[in-house]
Amino acid sequence: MHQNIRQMLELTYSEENYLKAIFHLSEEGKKSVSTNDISAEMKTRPASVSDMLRKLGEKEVIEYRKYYGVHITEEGKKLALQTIRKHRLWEVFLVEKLNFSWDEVHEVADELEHIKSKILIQRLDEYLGFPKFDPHGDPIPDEYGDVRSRPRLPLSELEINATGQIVAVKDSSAAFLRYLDKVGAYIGARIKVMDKVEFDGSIEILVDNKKSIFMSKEVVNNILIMQ
Amino acid sequence: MHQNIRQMLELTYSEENYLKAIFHLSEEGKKSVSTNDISAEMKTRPASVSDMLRKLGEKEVIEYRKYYGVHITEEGKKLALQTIRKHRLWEVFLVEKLNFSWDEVHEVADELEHIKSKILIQRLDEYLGFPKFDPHGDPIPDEYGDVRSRPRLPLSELEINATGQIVAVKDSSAAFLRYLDKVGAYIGARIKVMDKVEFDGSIEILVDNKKSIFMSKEVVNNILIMQ
DNA sequence: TACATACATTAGGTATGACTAAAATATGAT
DNA sequence: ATCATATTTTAGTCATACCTAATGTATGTA
Repeated sequence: MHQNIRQMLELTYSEENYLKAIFHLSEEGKKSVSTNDISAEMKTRPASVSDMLRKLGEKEVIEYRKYYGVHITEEGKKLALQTIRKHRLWEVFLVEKLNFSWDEVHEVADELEHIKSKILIQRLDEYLGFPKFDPHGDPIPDEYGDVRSRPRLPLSELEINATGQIVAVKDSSAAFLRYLDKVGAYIGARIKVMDKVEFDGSIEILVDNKKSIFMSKEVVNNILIMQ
Repeated sequence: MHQNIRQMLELTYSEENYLKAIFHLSEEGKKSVSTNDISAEMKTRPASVSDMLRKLGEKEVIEYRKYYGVHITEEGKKLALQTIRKHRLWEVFLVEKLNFSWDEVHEVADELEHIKSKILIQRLDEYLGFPKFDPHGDPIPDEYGDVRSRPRLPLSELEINATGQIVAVKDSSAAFLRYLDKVGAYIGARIKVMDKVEFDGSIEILVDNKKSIFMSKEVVNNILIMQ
């Protein structure tokens, strides 16, 4: 079932980063991912992206048709999910064990995710108690790349008086996460929608049945809820 | 006192590895370290070493006189000790928290030691309880590069009936460490010399006042004792 | 349909870090 | 003091991963 018959192919540090970016961009509903999109995401020039796409195409982790963008292959998805698994496990470690705040973990996890040892990740997973979600509420793929994601919807779609629990954030930039910390919102917080302002899309919510906070449309769109 | 006035210079992954190797080779009492020594240690060709020495010389972490080997500078020592600090802290983590055996940690720590985040290492250190020695008994430099090493001598120099405690091993190859595990020797074990065989240099020791084991000259030379 | 413009690729260059082969230097033995 | 040998360095190559500048392709608008 889950065994790899052929040798898992090795990607360089850089190839791994590109593949992860392509995977994330693919997730956003787009059929194919453009060179410019990847260039923006990776902060490299489009010419560099073209180079890399050729290489990733040859390794068959993406399907690459010149001038028409790329599709990630099944093999590519598997590899990207392994990297994402490592990244999110390290994030859990940094927050749970080393007391990093959730806006500090990205950069460090971006380095740690490239450590190759398989046994390291297995034991880290075990040590952390096989967590299913990272500190931002994103699901952690298992060692076969399977993801159990929770059904979730943007906070903006909740009606007045509806309740739910914050399970994830879309934008996990340090600035946004620091804002959430400041107002007292966190992954797992139980919330209730008290009021919705049609005019500007802002809402008022009650956190953990005690604290009332106002959130702008921009913030509301970036918070995901499980009901 | 310990503040760095000028910007700490950045070394690449590879430069860091060479510098660490040069530091270790310097420790072995030699005045200067030869290109061939480094080549053997790093498993690269002498020509590649010459290239690297030029670069490290330009960055002033070593003093490089063509054809006469290299000396590590004070700046170089500082940087090497930072890498060694990271390596040994990660080894403690792997053994204490993730249940790695002490012969499995080297490779993984060799990757982890290059993660750059300073705050990561500070918090890891704290999380581990500011350990002073790694699982092989080697001292962990503090964040200023200071090392508190214990006075220690080779097991071979103990007289009959002398007692001591195993504090470190010289050779930390996986094969040697597995052998020690098998016979029940470990860092911290209290030992007593029961007999010394002049003929072949082997000895008989009592471990923790209960288990008697025989060790060949080769093994005895690789074990360090604190009395 | 033609073409301007946005987008993507190729060509050629740079730095790192490895290699082989050839040349230069040091050193020990006679 | 000379010379053979061992050691080290230089010269030239290759692969990765980036860059700029030039060129090629697709697409929507007139």
